[in-house]
Amino acid sequence: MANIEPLPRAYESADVEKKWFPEWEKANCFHGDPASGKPGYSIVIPPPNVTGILTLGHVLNNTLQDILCRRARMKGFEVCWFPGTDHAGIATEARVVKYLKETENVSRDELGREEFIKRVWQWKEEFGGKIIRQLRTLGCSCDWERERFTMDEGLSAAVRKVFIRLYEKGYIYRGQRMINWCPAAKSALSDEEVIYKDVAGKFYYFRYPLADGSGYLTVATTRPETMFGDTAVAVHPEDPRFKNLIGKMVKLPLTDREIPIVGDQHADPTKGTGCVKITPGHDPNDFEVGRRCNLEVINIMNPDGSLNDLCPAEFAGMDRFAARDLCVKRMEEAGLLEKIEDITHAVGFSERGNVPIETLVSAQWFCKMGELAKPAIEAVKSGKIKFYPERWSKTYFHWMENIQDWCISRQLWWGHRIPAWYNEKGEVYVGEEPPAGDNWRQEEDVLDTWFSSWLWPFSIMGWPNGGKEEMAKFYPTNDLVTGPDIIFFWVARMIMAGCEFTGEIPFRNVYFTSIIRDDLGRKLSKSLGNSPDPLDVIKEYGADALRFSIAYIAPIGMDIKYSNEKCEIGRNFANKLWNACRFRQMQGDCSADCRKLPEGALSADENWMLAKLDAATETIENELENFRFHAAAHALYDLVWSDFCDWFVEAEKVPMRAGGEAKERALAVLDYALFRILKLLHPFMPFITEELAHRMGFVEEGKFLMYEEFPTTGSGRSNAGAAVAVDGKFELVRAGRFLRSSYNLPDGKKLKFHIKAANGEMLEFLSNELPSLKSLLNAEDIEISAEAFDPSRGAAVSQTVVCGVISLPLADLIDVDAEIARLKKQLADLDKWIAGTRARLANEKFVSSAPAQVVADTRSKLAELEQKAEETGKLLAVLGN
RNA sequence: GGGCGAUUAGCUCAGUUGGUUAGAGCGUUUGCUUUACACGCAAAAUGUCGGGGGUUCGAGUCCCUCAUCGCCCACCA
Repeated sequence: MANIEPLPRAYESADVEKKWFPEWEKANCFHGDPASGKPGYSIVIPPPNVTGILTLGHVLNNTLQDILCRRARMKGFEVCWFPGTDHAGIATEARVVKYLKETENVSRDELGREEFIKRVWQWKEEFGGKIIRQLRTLGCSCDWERERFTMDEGLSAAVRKVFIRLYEKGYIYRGQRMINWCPAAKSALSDEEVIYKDVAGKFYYFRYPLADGSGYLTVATTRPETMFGDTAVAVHPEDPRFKNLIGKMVKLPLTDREIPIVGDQHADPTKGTGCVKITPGHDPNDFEVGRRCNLEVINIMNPDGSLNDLCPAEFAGMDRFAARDLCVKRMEEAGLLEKIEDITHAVGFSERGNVPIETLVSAQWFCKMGELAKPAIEAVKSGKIKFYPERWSKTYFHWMENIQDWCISRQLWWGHRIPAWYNEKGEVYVGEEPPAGDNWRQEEDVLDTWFSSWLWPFSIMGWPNGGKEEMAKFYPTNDLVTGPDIIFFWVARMIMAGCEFTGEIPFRNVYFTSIIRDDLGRKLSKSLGNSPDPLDVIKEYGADALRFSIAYIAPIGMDIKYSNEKCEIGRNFANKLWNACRFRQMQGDCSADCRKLPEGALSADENWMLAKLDAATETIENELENFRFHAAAHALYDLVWSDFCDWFVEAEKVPMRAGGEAKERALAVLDYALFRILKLLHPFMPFITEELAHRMGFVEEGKFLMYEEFPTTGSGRSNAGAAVAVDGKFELVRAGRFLRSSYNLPDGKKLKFHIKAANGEMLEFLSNELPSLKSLLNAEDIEISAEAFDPSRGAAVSQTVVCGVISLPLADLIDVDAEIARLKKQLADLDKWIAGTRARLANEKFVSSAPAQVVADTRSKLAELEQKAEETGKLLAVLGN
C-alpha cells in the first residue's frame, strides 16, 4: 500500500472534484473511438436549450446517464456519450430579443433578418451553452470533443435533406389550415406546444336580431370579440325551435353585415341556447361548419393578437382583451346583452410565450405523420425498443395511433430556414438551391425546433454526409434517458425519424426519469423561488453527494420530492466512505495485492464479508440492468454503511489487534473489499472513489479507477454456510447489546455475559468466535457453554436468539419487577405467534397446497418459537416466577 | 368523457413472481469524548398497509368497488 499522506479527518469535496475532471480529460478518458475493438455503447444526451442553465432536472437526468456510461466503460465497452445543445427557436429568439432591447434598445425588426441572426450567433457564442460547462462540474463523462449544436452546418444539412426527402415523398405539404397561433412569438405552433389550463371566464349571451325584424336569436360565447369574424349562426337541422329559420339572415350587431342562419349538426340543441355563432376563421369546429356550409372565412386578427381592419374602426388595432370588454359594453348599450355567466373553462396557452393562443386559419407547412408512425409503433410493440417504466408505452401508442399532421413552419428568424423557393409566377420549388433565373425567393419561415431534434441520434454522428464509422460503431444507441413530458415532442418523433431515415431504431431502451418537485410537492420554478441552483448545492455538499442523493431518493416512476437537506444522505455517505478508508490507512501497509484475496483459510467474518460483497454485486447488476437506479443506490449504501463499516470493520479489529499473520490477512481482505466497493460505487460517485483508489494505492498513478473492471459476482471464496453462522453471531451480539442498554449500562463498561449455545455445532463455532464476541460486546469475560446460566448464581436477564441464549448476570443491578413484566409480555407474544403458526400447520389445505419449502420453513419456525418460549419460561423461573 | 399513477410509521418512501412476526432514511427518546467517522456509535418506540367487498390454506401484494390527490389526452357555443 502506498501511504502518500494521511487522509484529513472529514471529507472535503471541493478540491477532489476540481482535480479529477481535468485529469480524466487530459488522459482522453471520455473519448469514444469508433475504431476500437471493444463493443460499442452509446447514449445521446437530450440536448438542453442553448439558453439554459443547469437545473435539478438536468442533474437527475445526466447523473443517470453518467452512471450508465461509466458502468459500461468499466464493463469493457467502447463508450461514447454524445453531448450538445438545441437551438430552441422560440425560446432563444425571445431571449435575444429581450437582451438586445435591454442592452442596445433595438428591436428585431429594426435590425433586420440578417443582422438579427448574426446577433443571435454572437449571443450564443458569448452566453450560450453555459449548461454544458456546468455538466462537467457534475462529472459527466461525455465525449466533449463531439459536442454538437442543432444549427451546426452538418446538422442543418441533415435537416434540409430530410425536408426535401419528405417533400418528394409527398409527406410534406403547404396548405391553409386551422393552426395554433402564438401572439407573443407571432408564429404558428404545433398542437404539442399548446397547454390547456383551466381559467375563470365568462359566458356572454348575445342577441343577434333577425334581419326581417321578426325577433332575435341568442348565442352564447366566451369570446365576444370574435363576433366580427362571424359568418353565420348555426342551429341543428332538426331542432323544432329553429328549423324554420334556416336560410333566413340575422344582422351581425356592431357591424352592417348580415349573416345567414345555417343548419348543421354541430349545433347541439341540448347545449346553451341551441344557437351557435360560427366563426370559421377562429375556431376549429366552426371552420368545419364553414366548410360544410360554404361560409366565408374571415381572419380578424393581426399577428400580435390585436384586432385588424376587418373589424369596426373603433376596434381596429385594439388588443383582443380590451376589445372583448369594449365589445360587451357596446352590446349592452345596444340592448343586445342578455346575460353573463361565470364559468371555468380550459384555455390553450402557448408553452413558451405563456399567453392564450389563437386558433386561426393560415398558410403553413405540414408533415403527414400516418405512414411514419407505423414502423415506430411496431418497434415498441415488438419489444425492439423497451420503455422503462413500461407503462409509458401506453401513452406512446395512444398518441401515435391518433397522430395528426405536424405543423412544422414557424414565423421566426432563428432556426433552419425552409428550403423552399417561390418565383414570381407563384411556383414552388423545394431543394437545396433554387433553380436558375425567375427571381426565386426563399421561404421566409423557419422549421420547428423539433424538426432538427428528431434527427439528433444520427445527425449528431455526422449523418448524412459522413460519420460512417460512428454510425457503424455507435448506432443504434443503447439507452435514452429523458423525461416523460417529451414523449410526443421528441421520443416518438426520434423513433419515427430513425426508422424512416436510417432504417433502424435510434435506441433500444428508453428510461423515463421522475419529475422533481419541492418538498411540498410543487413544481420547481423560478417564479416560486423553490428551484435550487445545483451549483450552490454542489458547493455546499459536493457533486458526488448530490449525484448519490438524487439517485438514492428518486423513486421508480414517480415524482421526486426534493429538498437540499436530502443531500446530507450523500454527503454523510461520502464522509463515511472516506473515514472507512482513513481507518484502513491508519492500520499501516499490507504486502498483499488488493486485486486478489490472500491465500489460505479466511476467518468466518471474512467469508461473511465476501458473501455480502457478492450479494451486493449481484443486486446492483440486476437493478441497473433494469434501470432501477435507486434500488442499486440503496444496495450500495447498505453494503458500505451497514455490512462493511458497522460489522466487518468492527469485527476485523480483533485480528488486527492480534497482529502477525492474522493482521496481514485482515488487512488484505479489507483492501480487497474496499477496492471492490470503490469500483461498484464509482459510477455513482466518480470523484471520491477515484481519489480514494489513488490515495489507498489501489490504482497506480497514470491509471484510473474509471477504467478498472466492473466487479462481477463471485470471488469464488465466499461461503454461504459460514455467512449464515456469522449472521447468527451478529444477532447474538445485538441481543447482548440490547441487554446492556435495557439496563442503562454504559457502552464503555466491561460486562460479563453467559451464552448457552443452541447445539454442539454452535458451541464450537461460538467458542472459536470468543475473542470477536468479547470485542463486539465490550465484555470482560464471556462464558460459553451447553448449559443455561445457573440460577443459583444469582439473577440474570437473557435474550434468546437462533444460535443460543445470551444472559447478563445482574448482581443486584436491575429492577426485577420490570424484567418480569418484560419477559411476560414477550412470552405472551410468543404464545400468540405459536398459536397462529400451529393453526396454519394444522390446516391440511395449507400443508397440501403450499410449496414444500414454505411448509418446512413454517415447521422450523414453529420449533424455533417453541424453543424461545421455553427459554423465556425458564428465565421467568429464574426470577422467581 | 378516456387513460395513467398514487394512498404503507410523525415526514419522505422501499416492499421483486401472493408465503415467517410489514422495512429503510429522516425525525423522536435513551445512553455514549469505545484509539475511522458527532457528516459518528449503540439501543428503543411508533403501523386497523385509504374504506368496503371478493378470490385463496394464506393478501400490503391478485380481482371488484368507493373515496381522496396528482398527471396526460380529448371536448367545451
